[in-house]
Amino acid sequence: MDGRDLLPMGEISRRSGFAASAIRYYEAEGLIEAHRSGGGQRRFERSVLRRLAFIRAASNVGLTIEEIRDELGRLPGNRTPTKADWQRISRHWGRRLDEQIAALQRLKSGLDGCIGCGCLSLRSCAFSNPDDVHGERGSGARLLPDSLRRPHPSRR
Amino acid sequence: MDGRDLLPMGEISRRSGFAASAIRYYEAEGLIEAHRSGGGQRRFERSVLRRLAFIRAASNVGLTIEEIRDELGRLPGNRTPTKADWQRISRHWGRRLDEQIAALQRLKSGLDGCIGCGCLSLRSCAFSNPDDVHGERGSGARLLPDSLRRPHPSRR
DNA sequence: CCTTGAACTCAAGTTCACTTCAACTTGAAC
DNA sequence: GTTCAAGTTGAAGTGAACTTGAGTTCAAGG
Repeated sequence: MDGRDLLPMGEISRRSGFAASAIRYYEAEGLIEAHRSGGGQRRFERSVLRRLAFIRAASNVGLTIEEIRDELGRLPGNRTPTKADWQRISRHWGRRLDEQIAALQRLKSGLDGCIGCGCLSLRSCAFSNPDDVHGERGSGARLLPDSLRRPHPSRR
Repeated sequence: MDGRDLLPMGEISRRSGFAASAIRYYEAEGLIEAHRSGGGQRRFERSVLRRLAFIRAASNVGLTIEEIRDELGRLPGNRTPTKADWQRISRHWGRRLDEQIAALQRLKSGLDGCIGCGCLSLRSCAFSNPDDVHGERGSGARLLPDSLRRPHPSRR
């Protein structure tokens, strides 16, 4: 576990599918670590590839960099997730996805109910009601969770 | 339809749930219009409340400002959407939501299949595979559509 | 008239997750 | 020893959708 063959930037980038700049960014943010060659170039352990896979997966599920850092932080050292780690995390993500799906379905069923009504009433229409739906006040089921409100450009 | 009682900024803001700054922004972006008082303050027609409801709904569905402007642009003048308009638009949004839901479900079923495997293989794991899933190349069903990749802070 | 809160404008700032740029250095191959 | 792709840094830029701030003016009540 400290075996030879450390990978250079280009290799990691190619294999992980992340741009080199993104990888440097993740290092700066403390999500991954790198050794350095004599001349200061990064040399990555193989396990970094798994961490990057993890990062991509988490990011697809909608976690922020900060949340990913937390999640990774709970894995001691820079160890590769064990089966148990992965199960815990999977459940976490699964719940997250369930919420997102449910939110979209609420929105959709509201839409179906609305089709043709032409209402868009500020008081009763689920779509246009700014805060909450159907009288559930406070932190009740919101139409869309904050985690699903808007995308951003990103790569490709 | 040009009747008296125009509403001032605060009223519109309170009733629509949008911050005044957001409303000014929408006006600047051409999504809504405003008359001016003698002293240069905005006076909104009541129909603007409907437009704003529309904007919130569209934005919840994930449309960008530009898309919303297009959609609104198809309604002649500043008229309130008719039943037919609303049906057309609803169908458009419905498809959009279906896509988003399907994408999340693909992600989730990939996750379920993965639970406990501990793999996160760069080659085969649906979660960490950077580009496409299950060999569908090109523009086939992506794990997540671009429209669902990331939220942004926004209000509240 | 005076006060007060609501509104105004315009420029600049915010957030997130990166990318791009300019100017330079490394290191593997020939 | 030369070459040149690959790597380095730090700073600045990107894009969407707003928000914030500074400094000023409006409008309604007393």
